[in-house]
Amino acid sequence: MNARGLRATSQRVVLLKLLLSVEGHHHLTAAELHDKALEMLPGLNLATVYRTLEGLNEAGLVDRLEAGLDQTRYSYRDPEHRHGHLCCSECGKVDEFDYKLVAQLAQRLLEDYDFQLASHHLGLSGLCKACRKRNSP
Amino acid sequence: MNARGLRATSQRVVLLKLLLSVEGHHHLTAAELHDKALEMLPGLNLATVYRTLEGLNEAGLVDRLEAGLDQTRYSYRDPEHRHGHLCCSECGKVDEFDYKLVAQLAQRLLEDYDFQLASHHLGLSGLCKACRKRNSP
DNA sequence: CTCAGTGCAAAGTATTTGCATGCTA
DNA sequence: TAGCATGCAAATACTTTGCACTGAG
Repeated sequence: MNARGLRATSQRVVLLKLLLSVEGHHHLTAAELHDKALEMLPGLNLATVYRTLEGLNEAGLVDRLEAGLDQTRYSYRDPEHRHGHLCCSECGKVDEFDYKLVAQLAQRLLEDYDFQLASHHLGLSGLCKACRKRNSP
Repeated sequence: MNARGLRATSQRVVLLKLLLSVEGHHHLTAAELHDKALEMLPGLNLATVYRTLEGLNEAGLVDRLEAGLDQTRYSYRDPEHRHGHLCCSECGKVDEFDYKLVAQLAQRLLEDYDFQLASHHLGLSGLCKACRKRNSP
């Protein structure tokens, strides 16, 4: 599969298709992916979803994002569209932000602290616009 | 307790003391805290540790840090010494970095994305100096 | 005396693993 | 056909919760 030594099983194909599909299908949890995939692949096991995502992640096709608070999310990794993640700790929404900011931060941390930021799957948690407004009336 | 409406139970006092104690006692997991506290408070229950830490966190005395990979860590919150956290995804070590960088990033995200970064307990994961060297010989 | 706080045990939740079977290459 | 991948079920790890009892204020 994609010359990465992965077999093109229907499970793998469906999951990758889901992650590739536009609009709102980015940054999904394993459970969400499992739910959606069940429609096209009845009987698909959640354990398989986890294993498949892990494989795709290792193959560099998928990013794994620790969105805080037991919120591990997965998204297709598009080299053309790198970005940081803004994870709302209240509503769970995941927004994206300019990768330049990530790159800048990564460079500073490397220079000043010898720390190599895991710049793919960088997730920052906080409050999104909507939740911020709701909290401060 | 500290005029925050918390009762000064021995459990609470011991845990806070541990978090306050210098050198290497920062950024501990619930289990680590439980282990250490057991020496001074035999019979202390892990569930109590979790409940206590949650209370102290809500009271603003303790920071909860999602250090990635099932690594929730806690530290005393010193307003005089704010800092960001660099969490090594390989060895689990947690280092600190200048809060200015956090503040700058937080401001940019607020201005550009209306996103309010949870700047206390900001944890970034990546590779620490040692693990980075070990990985690229 | 009262109720927040605790210990204990049991339930959750998210994820991983062992094993026999199935399907891709 | 070989062995990677899957389904199933059970195990893990961490954290939370219900309940009766205890102790701080």
